Amino acid sequence: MLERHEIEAFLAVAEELHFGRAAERLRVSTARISQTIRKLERRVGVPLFNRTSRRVELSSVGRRFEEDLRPAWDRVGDALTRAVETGRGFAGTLRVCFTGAAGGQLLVGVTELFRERHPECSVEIREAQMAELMPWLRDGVVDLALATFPVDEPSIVSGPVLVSEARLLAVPVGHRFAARDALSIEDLAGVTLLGLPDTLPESLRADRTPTVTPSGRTIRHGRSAATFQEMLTMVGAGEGVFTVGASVRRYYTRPDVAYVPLHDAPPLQWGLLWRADSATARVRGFNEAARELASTP
Amino acid sequence: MLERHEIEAFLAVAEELHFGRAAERLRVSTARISQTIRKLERRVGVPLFNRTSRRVELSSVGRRFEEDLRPAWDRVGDALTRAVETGRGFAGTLRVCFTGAAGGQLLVGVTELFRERHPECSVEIREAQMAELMPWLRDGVVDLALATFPVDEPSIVSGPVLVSEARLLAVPVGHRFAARDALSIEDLAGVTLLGLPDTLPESLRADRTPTVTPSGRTIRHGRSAATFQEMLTMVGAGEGVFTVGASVRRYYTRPDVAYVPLHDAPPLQWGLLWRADSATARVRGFNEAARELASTP
DNA sequence: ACGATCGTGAAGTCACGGTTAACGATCCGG
DNA sequence: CCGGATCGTTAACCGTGACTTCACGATCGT
Repeated sequence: MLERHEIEAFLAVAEELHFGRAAERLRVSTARISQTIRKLERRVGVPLFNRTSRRVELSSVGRRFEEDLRPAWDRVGDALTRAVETGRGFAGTLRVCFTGAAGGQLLVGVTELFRERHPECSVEIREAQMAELMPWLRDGVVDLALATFPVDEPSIVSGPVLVSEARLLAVPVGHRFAARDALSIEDLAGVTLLGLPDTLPESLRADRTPTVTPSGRTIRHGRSAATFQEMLTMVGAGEGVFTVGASVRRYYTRPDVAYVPLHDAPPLQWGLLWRADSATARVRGFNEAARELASTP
Repeated sequence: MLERHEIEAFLAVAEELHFGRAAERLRVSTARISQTIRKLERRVGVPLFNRTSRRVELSSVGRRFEEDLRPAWDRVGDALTRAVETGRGFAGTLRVCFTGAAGGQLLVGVTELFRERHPECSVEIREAQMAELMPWLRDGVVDLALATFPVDEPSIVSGPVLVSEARLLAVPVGHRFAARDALSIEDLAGVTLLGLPDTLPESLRADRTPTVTPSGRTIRHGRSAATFQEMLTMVGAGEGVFTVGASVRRYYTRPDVAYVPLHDAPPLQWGLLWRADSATARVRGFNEAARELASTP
């Protein structure tokens, strides 16, 4: 029987008529698409695409295969969507998680508003460690996550920005930067930046741990931390520095870490994330509440 | 999106209403079914089955999910079947492989008859090494394989028995058995039996390399060989013995190996194998030719 | 109360879905 | 007609998650 990745590879190539673009859309390498299509063709016994290195077109068998397969596969998707929809009406539980810092605080307000409107839906709020965020979303452990942007992942949707806050640099108290009133991004060229867990999206890691300053000077990278507390401990121990949002000043005051404003850094943006195929009534409702709360301070 | 194994696990449990039987049908462990269903339920957000350790029944969401999913998934299967059918009309190529010994000889006759009837279909015959047999069938490298029975694999179909031949024991020429006129299966208790590649089906390996004699005495097992020639070389080198069909006397005569009849062993049976989802017109036609040739010697 | 049956959870293993890199073919502009 | 650009294919290697095994607790019948 056909594997999901075979079906999606075939349908993507059939639509794009281009291995490279199909690969890009599915977020895999072109080589993988080529291998998958070839295996499929060996099983079917005849080429599904007539192709040179310059042109790709459906063969007659391929065209018929697409006509049969696409609606069938769409219906499989619909079956899941409907199950998720009905399985998650407003009656039930909405599971939301947040990471570190200001997350929890913001959620309290949103949850209050949401509960008021949908008293039949119970809301569970949990803290996720940085490394757990994406796995939890992917595996359905939670329906929504409050996190920092940008998150550019396939099948994960980002809501609007709910909160923007200034960026600070967390440095050891003894560090030469600790006494400064403000720092520039350019100053990062002189320090070691601690890393984020590699389960986090590449887009987010690129934003929080850039490799070069705007003027092109390279930024050194240090070890990665799995949790936010771990990160601060490493900063306190002098292993490196890290950019954080202004709210950590209220929630993570420590004797060994100082927070210095990065005056020319763009603000740190927070918002909700959810699985594209779990955009249920509850999720939409919670988003609505969050948006309103953010727009009417 | 849903993975193939998730879809099949859900549909199997929905039909059997029993994790154990569903697992058995899909040839996986019960634990795997349990894990898969649980993950599915976390994504949907609500149980698909109401279950205790004694009873399993579909929840309302589960019932609806099955109603939507089963026809959709069936249509995916149909799409593949049709592609395979049309991709493999009589016009085209039929790829057949055989393993060792008498295989090739038998196929010559069948192929002649098949070509006579379907001159528009070209036939390619290749030898497969023992270890390659199942992978080739599974991956669609060949459409048909001539091999020894019993082959009890999911999604592989066995045709009727085409040839039966007496079993011989291949032993080193210097071995005490080499001079005997005949041996009994019970004699295997005193020797080391060489093994078959572990890509071959368990059913076949159990038949060719049993672990106990009929009377219950255990049979020692030795190393495994990947090819038939390798097997005979190991026999010649005194590493162990192996049961073969009578036809090897004609095709694999060697100075270092003697073949002694196993008078009380059931005959070795040969027949064709093919993928259940590749039972095309060509495959059926070749089978027909084979059956006729076998029944009218 | 006991054994039998069954689903679940944790821990460990390995096939296979995936990558990277080098390559050969096709087409285009100069 | 050549050099470069684009694209699909292939080989070799790698890490993850689909699997297994094992131990356990729950739920029946007798």
